[in-house]
Amino acid sequence: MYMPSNRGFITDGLRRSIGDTMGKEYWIGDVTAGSHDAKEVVLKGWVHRARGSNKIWFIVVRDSTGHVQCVAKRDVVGEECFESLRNALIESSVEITGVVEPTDREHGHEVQVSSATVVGPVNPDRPFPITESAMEDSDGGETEFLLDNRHLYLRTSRMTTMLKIRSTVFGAIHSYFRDRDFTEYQAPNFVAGAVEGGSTLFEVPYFGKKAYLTQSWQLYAEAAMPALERLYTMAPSFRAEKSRTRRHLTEFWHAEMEVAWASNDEVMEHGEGVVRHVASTLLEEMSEELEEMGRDLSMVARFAESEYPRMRYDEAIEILQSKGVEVEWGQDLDYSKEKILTSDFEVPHFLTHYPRVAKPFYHRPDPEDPKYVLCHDLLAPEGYGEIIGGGERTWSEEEILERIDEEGTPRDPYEFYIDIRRYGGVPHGGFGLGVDRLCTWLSGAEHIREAIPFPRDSRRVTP
RNA sequence: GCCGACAUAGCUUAGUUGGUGGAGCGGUGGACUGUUAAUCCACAGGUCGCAGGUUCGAGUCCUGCUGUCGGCGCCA
Repeated sequence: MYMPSNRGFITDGLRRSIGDTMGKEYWIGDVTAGSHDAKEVVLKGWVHRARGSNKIWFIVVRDSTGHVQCVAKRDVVGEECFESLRNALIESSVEITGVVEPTDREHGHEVQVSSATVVGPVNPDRPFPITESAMEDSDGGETEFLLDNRHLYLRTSRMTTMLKIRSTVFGAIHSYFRDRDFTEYQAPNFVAGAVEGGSTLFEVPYFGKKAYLTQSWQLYAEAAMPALERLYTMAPSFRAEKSRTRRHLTEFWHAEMEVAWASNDEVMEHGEGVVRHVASTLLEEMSEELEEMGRDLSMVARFAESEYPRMRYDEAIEILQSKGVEVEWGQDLDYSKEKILTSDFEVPHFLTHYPRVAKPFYHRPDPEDPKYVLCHDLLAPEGYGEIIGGGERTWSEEEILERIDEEGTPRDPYEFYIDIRRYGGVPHGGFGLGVDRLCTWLSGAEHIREAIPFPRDSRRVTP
């Protein structure tokens, strides 16, 4: 939803200053909202579409707040101006002065142009390559062409809408944690050891040594847990998985949190809390944008208002077996099984208490039955799959050494991590949330690539 | 790592049994005084991904390579 008060200095009565206007005084969103009716405005933006005759020329101008049609008449603007506007190809940048006229026509408001200049022209030898036909969905996915021209595709309405939704998701996650007295905390991106299996690490040369790009903030967050007690971050994580699916990136944005003294159940409450908070924030601030993306708002409302059921791993196995799926106890649940399991779900579900053998060493074994670990995954419905993974951490020195050794993981890179247990270890836990996955799911997008400006996967690092 | 598809103009694509590659959009020129993906007329634009092979002749058949897309495993 366009909020005039964010930028519209006239509508909300904010005092103007050079700092407020930042090179631009009028916003198209304000024009179409009726804030400047019958007044002269100076619009700065880009040519979205243009058409007309040799006497009258229509230019639909876009800025970050909307579109408006500007009408230039040859006998009003003069020969030179008229010709320069006629020659302004799509995506030329323009500065247009004119009077806002409310009309009954399609866009509701028009600007009667009195003068105009083309700020940054587009050369007809190289017209803007993203055309209507380029955006035709040949098979549901984005074409190679659009991915190659991502830097230009960003300014199309679909991507712009997605970027606004994404910004709101990021803001909502920050506000959720900050409103609950979490401290934002940053971990290094160059690290020496893995969090997950070693095969998915990106190795980088580091002054004659080897370093890796971080897969998670978690281990370093645990180091600060005794200092801050409640902490969170949103930062990129890197995984060298050659995954070719609609939910994987090699560089993704990871919202992670860690809480001292917390149980698995309490951590899950925050997982549910943050996802529901994001969904309700989107409903409040981005309902128009969600509809533009083709998202049914009643679905998002359901995700914001419902409680998320919790199911133990054993229960999930029973359900799968009753559906005739071949699955053995102890197996991790892969996506094909997640998909069958979640096909009947209408809201996200937590899956808890996985077998110890299926999870890495930092998961705490359940004291009531050490075959299991105190962990949880949050599975989004509609086939979107896992968006959160978390749980309680192994927190005593004895137990962490036992878990590391049984896994065959070398102790060396984790000495700092073990130290956290040697000096006043306490129960604690946390989770990691895939922010791009959350954006994909809540906006109803087909592919995670749609939810991030420059997606990275195993085959693409450009542009 | 595995499986499966695809590659023709700037873009989206048609191309029959192997016989001199078409269209729409975009661009250029022109017509048109209210258009909404404007319309109408004309023009330009192609090493049919690359390399071999079969054939009198290959966009089309065969082999290899490259690239891309989709899916699996793994995960957020």
